[in-house]
This record gives sequence, C-alpha cells and structure tokens, in this order.
Amino acid sequence: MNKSETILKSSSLSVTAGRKRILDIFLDANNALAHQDIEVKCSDKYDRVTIYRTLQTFLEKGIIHNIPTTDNSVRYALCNEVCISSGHHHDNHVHFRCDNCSKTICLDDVSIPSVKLPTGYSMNEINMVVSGICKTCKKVKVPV
Amino acid sequence: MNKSETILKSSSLSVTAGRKRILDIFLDANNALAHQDIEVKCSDKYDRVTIYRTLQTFLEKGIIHNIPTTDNSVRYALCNEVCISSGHHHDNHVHFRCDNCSKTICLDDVSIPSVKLPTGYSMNEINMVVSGICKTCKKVKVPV
DNA sequence: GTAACTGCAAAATATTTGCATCCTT
DNA sequence: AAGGATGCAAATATTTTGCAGTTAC
Repeated sequence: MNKSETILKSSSLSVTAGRKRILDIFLDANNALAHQDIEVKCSDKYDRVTIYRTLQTFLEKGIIHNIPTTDNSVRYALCNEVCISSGHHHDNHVHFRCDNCSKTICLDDVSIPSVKLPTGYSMNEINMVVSGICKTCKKVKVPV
Repeated sequence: MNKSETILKSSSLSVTAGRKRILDIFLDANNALAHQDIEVKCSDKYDRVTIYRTLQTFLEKGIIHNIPTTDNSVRYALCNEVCISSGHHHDNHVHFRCDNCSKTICLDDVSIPSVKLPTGYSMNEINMVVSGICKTCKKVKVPV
C-alpha cells in the first residue's frame, strides 16, 4: 500500500484511481498547485469536474489546504501529518510566492508570528503570504 | 472639486463619471469590495467591462490595493494617502475577514509583524489576512 | 448490493477582446 | 482635434449542477 492510499484510507475516503492520481501529483510537487496545474497534468485522464470535486473533498478532509492569492487562482498544497490527523485545520506556516517563477511554496519552518487584534475582534485563522524572489531564482541571478 | 476628483487628478487619470462613481463607492464603503459588490451597486449605470477596466486602472495607479482570498473572489480596498502618493505600493497593514458577516476590512492600525525568511529568499511584499469574528458581529452575540 | 464516485452534457457565471462611438482635456 | 474611456457584442474561460453509468467496499 503506497502513500496516497494510506492517506486516503486514514481520511476514510474510498480509494479510487482518480484520487490516488491527484494525491500523487501533490506528493510529487514541491510547490503549491492551482486547479489548472492539476488539470494540465491529468485532464487527459480525468474530467475537469472530477478534479473540482476531488479538490473540494480533499479540502474538507484536511488533506490539502488552500493558499490565498490576489489573482483569483487559489492554490492548494498538502497538509503535514499533524494537520491531516486533526479534524480542525490549523496550518501555521508562512507561504512564499516567487515573483519570478510564480511558484508558491510552503515555508514549513517559518511560523506565522502572532498579532494583536483591536478590542472586540476574535481570531480564528491567520494566513500569511510573502512574495519575493525564491532561492532557486536567486541563484540564477535574475535581472530585477 | 470633491474627493474622488482630487484622487483621480493626482493619479493623472482623466475624470469620468464612471471612475468618480466607482471611487465614491469605495470612499463610502467601510469594508473591502469584490468586483461583484461594485457591480451590484452600479451595473445599472455602468457596464461590467468598464468596472473590470476601472479596477485594473485603479490597481495600477495604486489607488486601491487587493486583498487575497481563498475563494477566488479577490477584494479591493482604498489605499491610504501615503500609499497613493508613492509610486511603489507598500501596504503594511493586516486585513480581517469576518467568518460571520463575510466582510473584509483593513486594520489600518495593525501592522504586519516581520518574519525571517530562510537563507536565499528575498522579500518584496507581505500579505496577512486574519479571519474570525468582527467587532460588530461579536456584539450581536452570534452562535458559534 | 449499495453507496459513493465519475463522466458527460449543459447551464450558469466570470473574464477578456475588438471595435465603433463618445467624452475629456 | 486627439487620445483615451466606454458600451456592446462576442469569444473565451471558469465553475456548478443533474443525471446516468461505473466502481469501491
């Protein structure tokens, strides 16, 4: 039993070829994926509607989390073990979006600093996305 | 000369009825607006395409800034004076999205804490969105 | 066998583009 | 008068929904 199957079963989802495939794509990816990225990687094999529904299911089960963007192209990334096992979803890491290669990644080691809200506000979740130049692009010495 | 005209002129944009109207909507609003919010408020008067183009123009001129969301409905809010006058856009405040009323607001007084990125990454902008229950909804004692 | 998942078709919605006309400066 | 802004039509893209057939357990 491979990793994707294990994850699906521990989320009490039935194991289907489509779900395994999409989960494998996430497991292989080293960056967050937009719906379209997934579509490109497997639209020949699975219907677009299935991808929508699968992503929705994964989100609800906490297998993936979504990362906000300013361009109407929400991205998704795998949650870590802790996150998956707990019912409530509480990612606490910073996300990074590279202005050069447009990749979005989870900075698992960088946790979101706390902020003090004004009186009267109560906090549920925090999202933090930093944009700039990533490690890989910096090496290549991109012209700014 | 009213406020919207002043803003348009100082951004070297020609003053048209549509732009003034949309800018006034922002000036009146106490929360961030999605494209659709604006459409609802003036689609009878101005074409949807015009709204798209106007928002794009305002963004480019730094009159408004956009706030990322996880649901493909980017929201826009007025920038403050400093932000408008400077060519480069550097909002540094936290945004708040209420889980109850769904309104998104700028917490102008809460600045984004700094984070230390891993070696090799350089930072350009930071976005921080906190979700929870806002002041107004809390008063009404919403059931959680 | 049954409930859940998937594909297909189609509807609904959102966004972009081209072009002719109108308005601002 | 000239350049830019707008409206309209239409192309394109995205997301949702219903239903019938298929698959996992």
